[in-house]
Amino acid sequence: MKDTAVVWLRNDLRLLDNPALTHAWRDHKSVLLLYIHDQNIGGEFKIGGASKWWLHHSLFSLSKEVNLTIRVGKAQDVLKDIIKETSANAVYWNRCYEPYSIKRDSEIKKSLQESGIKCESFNGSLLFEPWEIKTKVGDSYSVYTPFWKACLAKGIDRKPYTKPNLSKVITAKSESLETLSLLPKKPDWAGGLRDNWQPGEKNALKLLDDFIESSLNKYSDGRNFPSLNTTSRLSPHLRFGEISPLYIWNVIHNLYGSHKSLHKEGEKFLSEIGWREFSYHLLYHFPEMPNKNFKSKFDAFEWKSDAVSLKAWQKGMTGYPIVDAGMRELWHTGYMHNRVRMIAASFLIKDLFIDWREGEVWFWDTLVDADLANNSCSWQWVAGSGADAAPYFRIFNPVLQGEKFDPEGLYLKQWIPELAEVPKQFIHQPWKYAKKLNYPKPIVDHDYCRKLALEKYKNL
DNA sequence: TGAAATGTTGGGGCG
DNA sequence: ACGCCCCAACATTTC
Repeated sequence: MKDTAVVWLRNDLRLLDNPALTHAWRDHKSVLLLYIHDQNIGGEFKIGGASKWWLHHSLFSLSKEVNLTIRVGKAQDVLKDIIKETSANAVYWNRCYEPYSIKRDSEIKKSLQESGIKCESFNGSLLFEPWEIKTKVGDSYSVYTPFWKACLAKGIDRKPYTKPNLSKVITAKSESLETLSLLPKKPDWAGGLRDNWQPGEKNALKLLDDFIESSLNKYSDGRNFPSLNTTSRLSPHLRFGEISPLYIWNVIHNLYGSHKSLHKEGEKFLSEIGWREFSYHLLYHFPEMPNKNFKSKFDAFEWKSDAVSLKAWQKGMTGYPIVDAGMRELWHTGYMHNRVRMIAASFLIKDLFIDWREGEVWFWDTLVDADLANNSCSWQWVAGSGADAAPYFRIFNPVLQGEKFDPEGLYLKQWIPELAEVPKQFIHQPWKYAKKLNYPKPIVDHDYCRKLALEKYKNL
């Protein structure tokens, strides 16, 4: 008798520590790995341009390792077709947590089970399920520190799954990757992405090793300096599930035995994974996070509709070097250093008074690591409207932040060639430099905007 | 995971 | 030697 499980791959494009794949492989005679490209899923947050580029290469990379079946269409319909074609009797997947994914998956699970197909879902993307972590009185957390403490106290019992033997893998008729049209053509703007990234599971694992080898011991301080390559840059790999948080957790913990001195730095690094967990926790318990202020009193805030300033921000032409360098890094590479993300986001919200959702949408389209939970929670954090958010009076001064975290202007000069000749003392405020530059004057006055922002926020 | 405004302290110049 | 003032450096408060 046939005994085939379909493993429906989504944000888990890997073979190592893939719970759905491992369980399907243990429980069934043959396994089909399916990727479904549904152009209509996501509502107002359909996969963005930079992420599409990554997805293409991630799928390509995976297809070199294992026979992948690729289909286009609505997941419900595609699964029905595949089950019919292969006589599969089971469907396995790792859970997604976006509200629209949860809705889709629970409908599919119900309908599959009604038609007698075994259907099982697993946790492949998080260390802790959002519903598992609760306060003493049974609520979800809305403050990071107690949340992460509760996670650490709960602990993790599972070890990563090894990569299964792939001899059981079967295929069905598959679309070619090209038919998904994920890569930009006319114009091909992905040159900067190609120069900076190597998607795929193997590269993710290597990146983690390299990070541990060269940067983990100076992570706590180094992570704040955008000109240093001290962050892991694993975010897009995590976004597509090319590496699992559980695997990272184990690798880091395994270091502690032989490298006691890395304990502090390792915990700091894992606490950043903790922020990712926290974002998923918040999104799960407040599914409107991407569109609505978590704190509803912010609904009264009067945002400016200012297409010119928005454009200047997007293109890195605000006249504030640290903001512009970040925005140009984003446009060119699909990524921005975390410190600079906070500065650039604060500038959009508290200097230009543009709705955080405008920034969210721009990041969504341009980031290779665009992740609904991280992106929406982080924007709300900066806006002050989120859970455990930055207080309204915490306003980043782009000059001071630049002087503090890029004192030599190395990061600036990497992205703003117009500032090449500007001496160090003026690099973060080039408008004070005597010579005329081919670089914009500040589009707003930060000191004035800061006072105005305090006024506006206070009146909420 | 902020920065400005305000307060405090103590060393040194100076009559 | 003393008191006074200035102000840099640091601490605390406020937004």
